[in-house]
Amino acid sequence: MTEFTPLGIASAAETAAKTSNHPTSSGRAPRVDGVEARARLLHTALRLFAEKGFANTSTRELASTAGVNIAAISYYFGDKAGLYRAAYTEPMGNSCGEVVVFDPSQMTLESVLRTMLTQFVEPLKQGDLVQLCMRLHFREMLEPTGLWAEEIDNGIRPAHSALVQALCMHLQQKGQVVAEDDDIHRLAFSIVGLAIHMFVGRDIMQILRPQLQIDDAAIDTYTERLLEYALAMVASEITRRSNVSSSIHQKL
Amino acid sequence: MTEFTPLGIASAAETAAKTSNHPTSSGRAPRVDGVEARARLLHTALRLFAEKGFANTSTRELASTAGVNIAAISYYFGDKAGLYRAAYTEPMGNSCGEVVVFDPSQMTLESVLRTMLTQFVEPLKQGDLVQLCMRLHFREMLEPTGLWAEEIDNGIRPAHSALVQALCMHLQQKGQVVAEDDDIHRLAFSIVGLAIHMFVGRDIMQILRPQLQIDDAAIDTYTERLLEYALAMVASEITRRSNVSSSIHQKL
DNA sequence: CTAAATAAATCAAACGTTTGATTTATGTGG
DNA sequence: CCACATAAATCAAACGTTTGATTTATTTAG
Repeated sequence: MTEFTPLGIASAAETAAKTSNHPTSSGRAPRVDGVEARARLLHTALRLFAEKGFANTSTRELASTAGVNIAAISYYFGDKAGLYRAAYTEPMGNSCGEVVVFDPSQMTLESVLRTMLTQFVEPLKQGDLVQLCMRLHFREMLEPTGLWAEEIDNGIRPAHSALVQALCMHLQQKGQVVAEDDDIHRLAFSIVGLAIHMFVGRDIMQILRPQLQIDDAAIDTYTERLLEYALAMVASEITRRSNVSSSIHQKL
Repeated sequence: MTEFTPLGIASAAETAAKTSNHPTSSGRAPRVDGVEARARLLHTALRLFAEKGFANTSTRELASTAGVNIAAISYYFGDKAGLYRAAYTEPMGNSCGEVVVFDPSQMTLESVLRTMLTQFVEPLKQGDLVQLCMRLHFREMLEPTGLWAEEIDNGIRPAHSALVQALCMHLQQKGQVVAEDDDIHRLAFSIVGLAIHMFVGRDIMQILRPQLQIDDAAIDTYTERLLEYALAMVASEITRRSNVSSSIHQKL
């Protein structure tokens, strides 16, 4: 952490290699108490890193909270940054970020949007674990360490492209499919922004109107409203485009 | 930082007192190079804290980057937390968070929403300084230190209430003003969420569609679209309410 | 001349990491 | 089936560094 590299993940490759190699390097199978300790450490890391950030979480606190020795960190994950990377990347913690890409041509716009919004909001209804995972990902947005960049390419970009494609398909005028442009991208970003704000503005809602996210039913209702908002936004964009196009025709 | 208090701002009151008292405590006027050093330190703190967070920014780096001695921090601000508090709170840095509360009864819904969205998005068009300020505020959302709680009460709550009030006023059916309910609050949150997402999703947009925020004109166009989206959402909510109410009448 | 301001030196505490020794579980040859 | 050998895992202690804060001495402006 001497330079501006926010975390010591500049050496991500070798850290990852170290992580995978140190245990189970030889012919013998890993011990059962070992994988348990590793899992405990990983879960604790997810929680503490999400709650207090990377720099504010000490390795000693991580180890003591997890109930393992400090040396277990370097033993299983190379170093603190490796543990962070694991907590961020590994399947258990990664299940929330996965976005199922669907086929827009086979669905109505409403079902596309409903699918997208529902699976986006789903983590809010699950336990603390997935929520901590979301929190950790939000931290990455403020202090990118490279993991965040990967996620954009692997998860966000395809999802955004799918939404843009679906919007293009349903925004066609007079049977003519429209090509993607800035307005469609703005629309896609804004629709996703509706769902994003349920995470970002969560604490504020908790203070100003706590019942809006009090339980699963409330979140379902919220999702329904978001769907209506999204459809209204799309409809608004359709009329705007027809107005613009007609005004152009008028000019000619 | 022994307990869970994320920052050492539990003693905020005495720190603030110390901050204001240490210089200019005696009869003599403060020296000109002193206030310059103080301002440099404050500006540097805003930048570094916003870019790298509180824990990741050391007092030595702050002092050396600002071109002052380390002791200047305790001299002018008591301690590191006091400097953070000053960078977050002081007028120069605070100008961005201020939300002008308007009178909804005198304006159309469109002008209310335009005013709100425009002044919300305004910081995006200003220089780095205001943007760093926004970044610092977003950090507070993830790691509340008390300053954030203050801002909710003093800035966000009244703005949200004003928007809710304006929506109630314009959602009236058959001349009857509606009282605020969950749906109106959801609508208010979602409209604000449109603008919020321009900050939160900024980095992603920069990668997936950079031209959307390339310059002031692009941001103005984006704001116009957001306004149309917001109006469409309001219209959608109006029709939804009329449908619900008519279906109730149908039932009776 | 005096007080404000700077500079350098110093402090204890906390940090991440490494070490070497020890304990425990596992696979295997007898 | 059992003891032995060995890898896997645990552990306390100490490392060197960096942290925030303080002290002391010097310089500078009013």
